[in-house]
This record gives sequence, C-alpha cells and structure tokens, in this order.
Amino acid sequence: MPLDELMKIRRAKLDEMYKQGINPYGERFERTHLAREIIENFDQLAETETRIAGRIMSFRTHGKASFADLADLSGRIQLYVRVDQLGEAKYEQFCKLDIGDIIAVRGRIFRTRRGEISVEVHDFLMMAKSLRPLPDKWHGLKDVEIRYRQRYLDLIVNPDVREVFATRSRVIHALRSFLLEQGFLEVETPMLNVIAGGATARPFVTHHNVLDMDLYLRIAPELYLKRLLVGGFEKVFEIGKNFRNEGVSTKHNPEFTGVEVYQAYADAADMMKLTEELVAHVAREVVGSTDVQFGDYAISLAPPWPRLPMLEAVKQYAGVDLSGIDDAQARKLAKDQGLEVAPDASYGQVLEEFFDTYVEPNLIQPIFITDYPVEISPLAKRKKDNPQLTERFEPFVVTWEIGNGFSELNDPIDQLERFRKQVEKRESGDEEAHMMDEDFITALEHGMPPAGGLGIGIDRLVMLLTNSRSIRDVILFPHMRPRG
RNA sequence: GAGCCAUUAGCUCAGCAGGUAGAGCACCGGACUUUUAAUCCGGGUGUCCCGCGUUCGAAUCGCGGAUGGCUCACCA
Repeated sequence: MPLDELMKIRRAKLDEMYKQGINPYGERFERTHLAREIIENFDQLAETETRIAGRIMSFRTHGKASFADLADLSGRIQLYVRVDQLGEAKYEQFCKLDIGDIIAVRGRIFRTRRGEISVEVHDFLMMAKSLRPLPDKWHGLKDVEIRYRQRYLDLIVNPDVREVFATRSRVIHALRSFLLEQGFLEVETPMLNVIAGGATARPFVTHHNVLDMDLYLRIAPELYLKRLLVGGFEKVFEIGKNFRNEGVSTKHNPEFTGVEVYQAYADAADMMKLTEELVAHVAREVVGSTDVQFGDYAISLAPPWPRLPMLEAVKQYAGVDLSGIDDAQARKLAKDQGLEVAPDASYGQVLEEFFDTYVEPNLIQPIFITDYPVEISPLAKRKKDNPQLTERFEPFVVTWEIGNGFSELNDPIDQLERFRKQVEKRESGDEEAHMMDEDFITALEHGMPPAGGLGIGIDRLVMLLTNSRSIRDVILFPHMRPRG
C-alpha cells in the first residue's frame, strides 16, 4: 500500500481521537517500572500494579482479548488486553492503535498460560500518535542508506544498534573516569582556529561574518593543549571532535572523535604505558574482558603490548634494511621494490611507504610501532642517538592505527625549523603540511616542560570493541550527501 | 577522485532469453477471551531511482546522471 494511503489511515485515526476528546500527544507520565525490571523481578512483582510506557511494536488481536508488545529503553514486555477488563469503548480504542504509537499503561503484572511475563492493561493513555509506518517487524531495517539517514528508525527496529551506541557511551565514560582518576584535568580548546595545526590534514574553512575572516575547523587540539603545559597545567586531556577535509571511507568520517592527553615530565615510553593501560581498562569496563573478538580475530588487549621500531618492522616484514641511508638511497630502494614514491621523497617518506605497504596489513594484535622519521613527525622530539628519528609511537590493532603519541618537542628553535620545513612543503603544493604557528613558537619560547603526548581515535576504539567494520556503524549520524 | 556492484509496494525481497509486475510482513474488512513471526477468510497496491535512446513494445538492453555499498587513493 502506498505510503500516503497508510498515512491517511493514521491521520483519520488521529482525527477520530480528537473527536473523542483524546489528546494523541500526551504529557508527563510517572513510570513505576521499565520492561526489563518487571521481567527480572517478576517473583516480587507478580500480581502488583505497574505503570509503564513505550512504543507499540506488534499486535496479536484475538477478538475479545488481544496482545501487544511494548518497547521501552530497557526492552520489551507483552501487554494483555481484554474487553471485560477495559470496557467496550476503551478496548475498541486499544484495537485501533497502530504499531509505532507510544502509550502509557497502568495494569497488573502476571504470567500468561504460555509463560510470558505480561501486563494486563487496566487503563492506557496516548503519549504520541505515530503517523508513519515502522519498518518490517521481522526483517527489521536493512537498507543502510535509510539506517544512516533516519537513524531513529534503525534504533527503534534494530536492538543491536542501540547496544553499539550504549557501548560507545560507556567507552567514553570509562576513558574519562580513568584519566580523571589519574589526576588529569579535562579541558576544552577552540574548534574554530585561525591556524589549523597539530596534525597533517586538510582543514575545513569557515567564515566569521562580523570579523570578516576565514577560520578553520580544528584538525587536532594538540597545539592548544601544549600551550596549557606552558601555562602550568601539567596533566591535561580533551575529548572532542576533529574535522578533516579528506576522503570518506569505512575508517574515515569528516568529523571524528579523539582524546588527546598530555603529561609534563613524561615521555613517549610513559605514554605507551598509559595507552595500553587505558585501552585495557576501557575494555574491561565496557566488555568485561581484555579479550575481544573482531571478525575472525581473537584480540588480546592485555598489557604489555610489544614495541617494535619502524625500521625493525620494515626489516622484518619487507626484508629491507633502511637504516643509515640518505634520501637518494632510500628512493632507489623503493624503486627496486616497485614502490611508488615522489621523485623528491625524503628518507622518512620512503620509510613510511615501506611501512604502510609491507607492515601495516600484518599488525593484528595490539602493538606499538616506534621511532618514526622526523620528516613526518614535525611536533615530536628527536631521538637522542639518531636525530633522523623521533621518540614517537603509534598503537596498531587489527591493522588500524588507533592512536599516535610522542615525547613532545619543547625546543622552540627546532620547532621553528620544523615548521619552516612544513611551510616549504606547503608552498610546493602539499595542502596537508603544517602551517606556521608563530604564536605557538612564542609559547614554547617561554618554556614548555618536556612532556609525553597521546592521541587516540575513539571511533576506531569503539569499532574494535563493538566488532564494527565501518566507522558509520559507530557514529550516530555519519556524514551523507544530501539526497538527490 | 577512480573502478566494481546495487536501487522494484511503507519494510524485506522475487521477477531480467524484452511482451507492460509478484510474495511475505504491514495496512483495511470479517471470525476468534492466554497469543507470541498467532491463525483462518476476504481486500487494495507501485514515478520498477531519474533522464535520454534502441525497439512495434523496456523494470529487463545501451548511454548519461543521482544516491548508497565495497575496493583503491589521501588519512585517524
């Protein structure tokens, strides 16, 4: 039946309600129980009176007695209605209800002959009339486009989806309380930036009308958080959105949620420890174990995770030793292996290319890759024994990079030099290279304590803990093009 | 941004040697006072994603477009 006809029928029922003096859009209702509470505590609650509310999910009418399923946030419970309890008029009203209507019920808790815990309806009130049909009660909603665009339908009809987002909430809660307990201070820094820094990514541009100036949506909070280290906040973190004007994929949404953590007088090694403890803590709190199943993989998140220097990893997986060579030699090795790199690619970029191609696809169990080349790590402290490399690490699980951390560069002169290199790249067309942030240099010139910093991609962490293959399945309203 | 695939009733899906569209659920009417994917009887149905073309005839074939999915590229 076409949608407009289905809607007409419901509109007619709505009009009928008004005619009978019923308000189809009800008000405050005090519930005594949730569906799940009734089911879990049936032994104590049997034969008592309850007040519940929720959405009607299905009907089974039997003439003078009928059944319906009512769903609230906790789950579903069966309603039982009989004409000799409700009276003819009210019973008729009940039978005219539609799947999707939201009602409040007063009734008696009992168990049916078939053993189903139910509520015998003694009275009910309209909370909201539904004017549109719900998706199929048995098959649910499968059309992914509708699931994302009209997420509320997905949530009504597919209970496991609701569970994923409840888990997401618990992940963020666990993460936040873990950091707070360790004495970190939660802060908020600007999303509207004059300079988009702290990561290599293309930013979104927006415009401030009154000031008549373009602003960037932040790509990372890093440079603000480090200004706070200068200011004397020695342990800070921020949970929030970052915006990157780049491709959309199963692992990338234009806006995504991250946590960044900074700790004065710590270093990369401390942050690795913090990372593995934090992730293990979250897993324990949220799924009850550090063992999680992701697709075909049984993943153990229990610390400690192995540490593997990037050069070692490339030697191990690609069989190529890139240590102690210059840019030209590196490019030649890449060419020999059939890897495509830019004609002016630096040593660090070549190393990264080797890593991405040969190593990354193999990193299933959690591991820290360490010692990233300086050219691709403009904010990280150099290694004492090898200035080509930095004290930087990235945690990997199921082949995904789930974070990034390092010993923070606190030398303003080196930082300025690194920014200049980035600006050169920018001027030669690399839109992802850093912009010059003189104000940040000024901050460093006042003295920033040595510190460890860490960023974790929360969406990917949630994907891991909910066995979700697409980032869109862990973001309530993922980015979509407007419908044609 | 490129390649491949998908789009048919409110939902889930059939139909595709080209002959003008079907099922289940939902919906409407009827029977039924403990059912649970309730059952039984009866009923209605659509811009077959959009446009252009080929053809006597297009849901079906061709071209262009839209949206989505997957893979690749950039990245977290």
